[in-house]
Amino acid sequence: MSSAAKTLELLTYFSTNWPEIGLSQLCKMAKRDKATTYRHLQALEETGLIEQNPMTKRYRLGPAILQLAQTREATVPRKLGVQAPLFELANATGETCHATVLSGTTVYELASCDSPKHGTRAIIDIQTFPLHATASGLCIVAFGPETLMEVALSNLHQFTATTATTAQDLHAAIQTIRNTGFGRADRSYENEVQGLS
Amino acid sequence: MSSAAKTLELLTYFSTNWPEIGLSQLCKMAKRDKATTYRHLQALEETGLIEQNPMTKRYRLGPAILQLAQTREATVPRKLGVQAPLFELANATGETCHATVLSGTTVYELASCDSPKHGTRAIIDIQTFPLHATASGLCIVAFGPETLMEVALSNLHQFTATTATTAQDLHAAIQTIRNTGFGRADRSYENEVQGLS
DNA sequence: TATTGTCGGTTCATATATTGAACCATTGTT
DNA sequence: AACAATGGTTCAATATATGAACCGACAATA
Repeated sequence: MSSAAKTLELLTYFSTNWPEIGLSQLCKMAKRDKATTYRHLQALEETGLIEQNPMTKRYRLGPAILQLAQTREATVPRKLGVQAPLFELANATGETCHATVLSGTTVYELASCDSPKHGTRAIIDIQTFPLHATASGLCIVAFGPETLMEVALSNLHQFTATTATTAQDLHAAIQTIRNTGFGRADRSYENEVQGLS
Repeated sequence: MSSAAKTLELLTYFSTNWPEIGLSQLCKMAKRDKATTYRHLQALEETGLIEQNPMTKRYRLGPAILQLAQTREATVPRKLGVQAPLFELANATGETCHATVLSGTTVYELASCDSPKHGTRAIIDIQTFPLHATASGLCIVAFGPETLMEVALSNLHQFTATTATTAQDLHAAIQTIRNTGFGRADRSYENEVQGLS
């Protein structure tokens, strides 16, 4: 694993529920050496991707992220084209709908639209989807590039009692999707059921 | 310079006017080797910070940026607290106002508010400000950490005819600001004049 | 107040991971 | 068909990252 990759991986530990992380904590999470992690953090700080809270001495995501996100959104505005039909779909079905997109070997959420019953509005809530435990993920494995299967197999974390945790379960699920043309995920991730053509 | 830092530096070449960059082009810009840059790009792609346009084979900022920006904005919502007073300031003065913030040795724009005459609305236009050529930058050098002076001196790019390009000019400008308590930048960057207390 | 644990940060010899010239396969141009 | 770009790959040489041990500061404990 390259030093750069290790550095970038540190960014993934920052989330909404875990926004500020100290040096030692981050070392435990990433299972790395203190000195190494410290230098990586310094590199990230120099470019503004993270910054250090002067009070707590802990680290958090930096302003450069916003700058990059802005140019990303300005130049690749895929979200805009998706939101309108997603809104209609949510209205027609009465369910919460997600639109996902594959980049590399990761499934990202583009946009989601809440069930109209609870007041319709499109939330922009970007996150990553596990390949093996969501309908979106399974569909992409079923109809997307073949290399994704092994990626999915390499991470079969059990979210609920019905999550596919063995290679057989996963293959069976994929076959079902290929036959029916629809992806179902029954409480395998949260309490969501989704479909993709 | 660490390998991680070199990798992260590549991100800075992506901007709104230059959204997609090919491998060779990027090598010329960063003055690096092709193989090196290629591996760096791969590392960035693995984490989703950039992605490759399948059509043009060129690279652009990836979806992970949005994910990070979201948690950043959710956890450090400094912008919200600033926008209201900025709006009032713009209304009171009739001028376009910016709010800037220092992170590390870089001045970032938090938010800006157009002159009310042209229809008042707050634009969120994040960018970096040169230390030596903007009122915000000069103020921060004048009243902020002392180490910033050498950082400012290391980059005296001439934007306009009145930009301070020598160490003497810069020191003089800083002294004036320290005496008066106000920062002025008369057409040294664009056609903007700004003040900070 | 002495003790202990943890924190962020630093050092330096060791060895591992990075580097870049040269090379290949494709594609578009002249 | 020759040429000049492009994105991508290889492998020896070496520059770079690594981590155990260490430091000073702080907080809790006894």
